[in-house]
Amino acid sequence: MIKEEKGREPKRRSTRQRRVVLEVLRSTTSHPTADWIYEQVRKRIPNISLGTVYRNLKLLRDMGEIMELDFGSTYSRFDGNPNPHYHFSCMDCGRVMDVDIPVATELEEKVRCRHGWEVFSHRVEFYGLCAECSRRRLSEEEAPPTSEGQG
Amino acid sequence: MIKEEKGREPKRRSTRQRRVVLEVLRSTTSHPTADWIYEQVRKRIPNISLGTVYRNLKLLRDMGEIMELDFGSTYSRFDGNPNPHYHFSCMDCGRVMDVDIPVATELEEKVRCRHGWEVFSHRVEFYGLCAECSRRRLSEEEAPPTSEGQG
DNA sequence: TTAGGTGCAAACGGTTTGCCGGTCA
DNA sequence: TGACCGGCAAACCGTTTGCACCTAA
Repeated sequence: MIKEEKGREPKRRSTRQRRVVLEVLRSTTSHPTADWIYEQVRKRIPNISLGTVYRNLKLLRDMGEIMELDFGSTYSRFDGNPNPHYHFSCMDCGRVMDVDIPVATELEEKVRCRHGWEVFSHRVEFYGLCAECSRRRLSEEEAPPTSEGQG
Repeated sequence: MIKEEKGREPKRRSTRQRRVVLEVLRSTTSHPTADWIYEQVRKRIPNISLGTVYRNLKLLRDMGEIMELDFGSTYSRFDGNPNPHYHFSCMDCGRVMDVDIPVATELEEKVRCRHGWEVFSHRVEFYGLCAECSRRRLSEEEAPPTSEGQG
């Protein structure tokens, strides 16, 4: 879900911990886990805690400095349709819907040509606003829901 | 990772629990969580346990009857490159690598036209074998690693 | 008859969070 | 000085698993 930015973000300080987390992540082309990053950072800041690494990773992600590769939530969703198709995830209401456009198998061929990897399948997720949420946003712009935090 | 199918799968029984889990999932176009499925199934089998729902979901997924929408593992990976790009995940060694093909923004336009949703971004993951693992597989075919379970 | 499945509850494990003392601006 | 941040450890919570009993084939 999109987080409503009512109370604007606090000013971010530059701390050693945050800097090193970012440097570690920028210095590799692998896509490491939080735990691996923690181990690397510890070589330079031995007493850093795992919680701090997590906090800074989330922060850096929110600041647009890095990308998190997950599925947006901690739990799985299941789909009764086992045939290849794409999904759309509404960033407001969180619903996941099937996308009715043809599967772009030519992308797999492109990857094969470019990198020489065997590609068996691919997956695509789109992110945005569904019709209902898009409409609701517009109507809320005309008549703001509350006056809090609008100063 | 691909699971090596050494000891072949056991014969699957048809149980009421498994049947109802599948029916519930087939009867909706939403993409429910295990917990939601559990609640629905409980309306028909009140004393079914959550563990059984999970076991059957994994089983049905392995049987190709349903799809699981997760990121393949329980933990996040992080990417020091915040610019839009695709990823390739090797099903053997588990490494995640950047894909160097152009981002297909025209897909977002297709979704917009087809469904009328606002699309802000999309994500693509490819699955297959990287060059090293692909090569290793071939050499193992010529000279099988062990003789266990080959009968 | 028996391999496979279920219910139950405890364990697992990646991630988050509350508390309090430390630090950057 | 005070908002922000870090270390620590406990809590969280979706998921997995061990065990004893049950059941489809």
